[in-house]
Amino acid sequence: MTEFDSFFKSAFTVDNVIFGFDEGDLKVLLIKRGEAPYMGKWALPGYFVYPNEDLDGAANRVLEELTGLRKVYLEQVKTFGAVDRHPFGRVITVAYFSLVKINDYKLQPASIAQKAQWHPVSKVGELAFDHREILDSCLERLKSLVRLRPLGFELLPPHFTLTDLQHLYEAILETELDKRNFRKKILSMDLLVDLRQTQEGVAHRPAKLYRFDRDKYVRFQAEGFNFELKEGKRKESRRNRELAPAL
Amino acid sequence: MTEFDSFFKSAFTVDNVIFGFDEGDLKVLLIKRGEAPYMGKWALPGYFVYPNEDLDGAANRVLEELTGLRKVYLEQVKTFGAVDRHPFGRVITVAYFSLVKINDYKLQPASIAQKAQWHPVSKVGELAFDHREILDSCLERLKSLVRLRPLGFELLPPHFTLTDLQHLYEAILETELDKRNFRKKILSMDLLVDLRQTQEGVAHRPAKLYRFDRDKYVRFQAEGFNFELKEGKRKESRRNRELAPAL
DNA sequence: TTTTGCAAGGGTAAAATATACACTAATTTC
DNA sequence: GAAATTAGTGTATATTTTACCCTTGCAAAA
Repeated sequence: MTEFDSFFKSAFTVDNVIFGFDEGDLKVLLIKRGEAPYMGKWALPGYFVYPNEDLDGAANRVLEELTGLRKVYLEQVKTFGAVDRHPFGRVITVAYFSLVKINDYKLQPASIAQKAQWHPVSKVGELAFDHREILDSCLERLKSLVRLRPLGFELLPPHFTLTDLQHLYEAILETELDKRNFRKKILSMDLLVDLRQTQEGVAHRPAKLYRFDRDKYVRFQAEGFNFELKEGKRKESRRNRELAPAL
Repeated sequence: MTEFDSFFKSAFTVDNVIFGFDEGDLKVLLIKRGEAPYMGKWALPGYFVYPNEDLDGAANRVLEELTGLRKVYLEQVKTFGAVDRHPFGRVITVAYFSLVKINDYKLQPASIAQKAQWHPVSKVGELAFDHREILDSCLERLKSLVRLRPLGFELLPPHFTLTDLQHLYEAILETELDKRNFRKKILSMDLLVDLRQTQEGVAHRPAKLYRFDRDKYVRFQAEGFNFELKEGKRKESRRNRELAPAL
């Protein structure tokens, strides 16, 4: 037994706040606990991290076992380690959130998925453990990230209308946006591709469909979040500001 | 032995990136390792988390043992858990950064402090373990936070000049700022108190001294980052934007 | 076939903010 | 008192954000 081995060790887990967007609501996938502690309460999906697995790997595994989805957007948010957060012993948990296209979500083996259910974020009440606090941290992080990077697209199906996109942003930011300004802003970012198709089967004027252009986004990032220089007309954009508005 | 006890457990630690500002440079406090692994290499200060201690507590303890400082700004950044990040076994570490007023830093018991040294961030090379990666994450986080909240003041002595403050922002953001625009912006935020004193003993026109007004900042936050409504003239400020510039 | 309901789609003017830019003022030192 | 050095300041322009409503296209109902 070396000195190293003598240090206190703890169980550690990941918890994954899985966000989806459906029916105009931001939703989160919760699991009803079938065992103590907190039996019968809703909880975030999570599990122990295996010895041969890194943290992102564990979070991805949790996600995949539950939803069958791989390669979705995943972001580490914060680690929770209050001494008494788990009644059975010391457990440190690393909180992640993921963004999934809710239509891609297929119920996995009934045994697992039976107890899983999407909940509108605005209607989630108390959760098991400190999961409510974890959810709140992830929501806050999502809110701030969505203003910095075009994450919204991760939550929408491959084809969507501008109104869909606006509703998504409104749901995440918990605010109302002006339709004309929203469209102007989004289209000016030149991240959308007009699919030259329209909605079908709606009882009103059908909307145009767009898709997100991931390649353009990559360029967008590489240029330090500047707009592209189009036709040499637009000068360097304010995106690279001397000082950000809030300093 | 319960099922709970049978799960894999790991050692876990905190590492603390302690930032200071001195001589126009952003600095970080590093420790020269006196033991294997990575003996003789520079490393971030860190230690195991005790069983009765939460994560913030551990980070604060590490900071206090090294610098004697309490109640400094501390922010959890990210958790690192690559399977092989520690050659002796599985160790998960939670990375924090702290902002200290470098003049307050007093060498603690020589036994500890002997090996500690401030390094300009721009001159830090390879570090032990994955500490270089941790440092980079913390730097990046600091850069983005400093644009959202007035953190800079945590790094300056209680009284400072506008030029000091500008140099600090330039060091953190790794950019040059326009003097007039910087002053306009900072003063318009109404977070500084003019101390009606000037520098002494400088071989040029002495600068006015200011201090940060923490109370005003609290109000500033509470109002959702709006400017105060002064004399009813200024309307709601753009700080609450419909959509942030980068979306 | 006409009417009605409904969401889509689009532009402009005003306000706020950010940027670029250069000289005078105050102090110490020589 | 001249030189050196940093502090301190204002304005004009460019860009961005905001507020604000009517016409269009489709389907369903009349």
